[in-house]
Amino acid sequence: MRELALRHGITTYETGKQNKGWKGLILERLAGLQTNISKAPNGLTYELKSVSFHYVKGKLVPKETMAITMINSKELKAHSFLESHCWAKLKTIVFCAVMWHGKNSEKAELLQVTSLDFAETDEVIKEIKADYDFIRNKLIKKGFNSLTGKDGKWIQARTKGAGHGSTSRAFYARKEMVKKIFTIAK
DNA sequence: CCATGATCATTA
DNA sequence: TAATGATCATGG
Repeated sequence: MRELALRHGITTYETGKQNKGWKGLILERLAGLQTNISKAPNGLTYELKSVSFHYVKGKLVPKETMAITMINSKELKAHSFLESHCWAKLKTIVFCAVMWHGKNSEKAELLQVTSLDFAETDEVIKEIKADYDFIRNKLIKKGFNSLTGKDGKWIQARTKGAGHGSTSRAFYARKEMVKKIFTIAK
């Protein structure tokens, strides 16, 4: 993937600083997309995400949670799960499993690519919706600042700020959620 | 500056 | 290792 990064003019850690999002940007290029910062699905009809995998007890498992989309408190209150960006992105997602080779890694092997179309009636979706509703209710009753990464079984509302004093929040998919997705797609 | 890409750091 | 919170590079 290093080669592809160079060929597409995407910096990895060349400048001495690591671009944490380079793998994701590469994937978007390969899919024929432009890098963009839209909150809507970044493809015409789908959302591309990459997830790092590593070995735990000899098995390949998701290394970390995966960011889904930003949370806008105003929109979260106004929209139900089925109307949310979260669902819009999730239902047409394309997952790319990438091997994790340590921080500032110069390597990145594409392990697996899988696309998945969730149905509104899927059991997992119902549980995810329950999580979304839980988080939404908490926002309404206790406020934006009461949301934490502890909330939710499949998805969580973690902090995700620009890192300069300001903090916002975003929906994240827990590791179990990621595993589940690959299980379903397989 | 902030949103989006996702990883890094800290603690237990 | 797992979980949660904080941070960084990039581009508009």
